[in-house]
Amino acid sequence: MVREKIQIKKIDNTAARQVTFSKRRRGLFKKAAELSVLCDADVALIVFSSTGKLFEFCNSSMKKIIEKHSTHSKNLEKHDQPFLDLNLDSNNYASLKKQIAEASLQLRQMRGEALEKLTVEELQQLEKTLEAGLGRVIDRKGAQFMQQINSLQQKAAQLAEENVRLRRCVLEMPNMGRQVVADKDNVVNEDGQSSESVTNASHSGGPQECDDSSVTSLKLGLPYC
Amino acid sequence: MVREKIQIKKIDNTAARQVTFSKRRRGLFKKAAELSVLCDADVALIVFSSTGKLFEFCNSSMKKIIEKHSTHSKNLEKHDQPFLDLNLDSNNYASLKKQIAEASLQLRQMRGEALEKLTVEELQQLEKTLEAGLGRVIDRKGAQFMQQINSLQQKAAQLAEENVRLRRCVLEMPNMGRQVVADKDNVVNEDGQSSESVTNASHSGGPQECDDSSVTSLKLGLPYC
DNA sequence: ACCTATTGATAAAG
DNA sequence: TCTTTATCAATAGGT
Repeated sequence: MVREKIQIKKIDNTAARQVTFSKRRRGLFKKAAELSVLCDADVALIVFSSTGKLFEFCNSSMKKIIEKHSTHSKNLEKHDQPFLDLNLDSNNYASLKKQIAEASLQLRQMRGEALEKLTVEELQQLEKTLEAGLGRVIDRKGAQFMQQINSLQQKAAQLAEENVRLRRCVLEMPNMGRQVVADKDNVVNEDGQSSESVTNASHSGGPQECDDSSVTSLKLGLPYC
Repeated sequence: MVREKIQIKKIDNTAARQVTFSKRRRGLFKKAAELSVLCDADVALIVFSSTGKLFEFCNSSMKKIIEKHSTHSKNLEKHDQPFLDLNLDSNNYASLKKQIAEASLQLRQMRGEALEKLTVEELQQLEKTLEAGLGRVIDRKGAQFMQQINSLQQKAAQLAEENVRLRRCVLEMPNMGRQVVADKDNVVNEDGQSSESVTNASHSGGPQECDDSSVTSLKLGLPYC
């Protein structure tokens, strides 16, 4: 919408995505507030960032609007079987909620929120935990990178090997009255497509064997062997 | 915002209000959708027109987001009236278990476990989150330390002040035929304990007043005033 | 619903 | 995060 128009798809760059999130979130909340005032509408807006942080707006009471919404949509939905579950044991239900509350608190604390009530000792422990986790995440990321690099190197080696074989084929090929350029990036086949897409297609199907001497291969821009 | 700038207050004219509602509602929903896509955020938007008509947008499941929202806000709120919530099918047993599973997984991943299924991008995100959390924890710890240091310094200052007063008492004391050493660290009282522990004990009970002239205080190694 | 002048939102860069 | 700037998008008022 500005210096450069953007496509509406997930922003790859993490930093840029967070910047955009901040800006657009503010804009969205402003618009929501304006709508509720201008048009006397009930508006509830809940946003969770990709990091799990909650942002919300409501011109009245969030609870009220959510209840109103539930009432509306419940008319269309079935009641799953909430009462069955609840009657089985509400103790279990309560304990589940407790577990969720606890887990949420832990998550928030690991994200650096709600630290006020922690003692120095607890903060030390949390720090250790975070450092350990961070270390493992970094290790894992490094391993992933190495793996990707290795597989790319392998692929490159394979391609290089095939390249050698293809060049050899080209050199040994009898002159067919057709100019074959050694640098295959510059080869253009008859239907006008660049050779790149064709080359990729053949690679994705595995190394091209040199005993493929059909006319088709010539038409696809592959050297005749 | 256009031909003429408008004030953000309820539009009196009913027809104009409805027109504006339609236009702005569309714009708002579009922005909400864009935010969810661009920034990979979870967005839920509920709008009731002044005539009571419901409009809603959610990039995933409205139910899921409302549950997530409830979970978050419950951590800060009291458990108001859990049974009211139980009547909402949004909080059923199965979904709670799902939430717990999700929170547990997140916690494990933040501790550096169960990273195998994460993509490099997700690992990067996790790393950022951990770094941010760690930074906040360290900041908080530092603040706590500073606070403790400050209070200790205050305490030390108080003690030093009292010390001065005590020394003055000692110097002004008439000679009782007993040697009183100025450096009280070297004072040993009759039962062989170092004076330090006694001094601490008296300090923990508040500043020792100079008008304490009992024999007991002498026996405890305190200077007679 | 459509038009369009004008304000508002915001992507990129600092 | 905040500011600035250059553009694009949203929309108020009119038809």
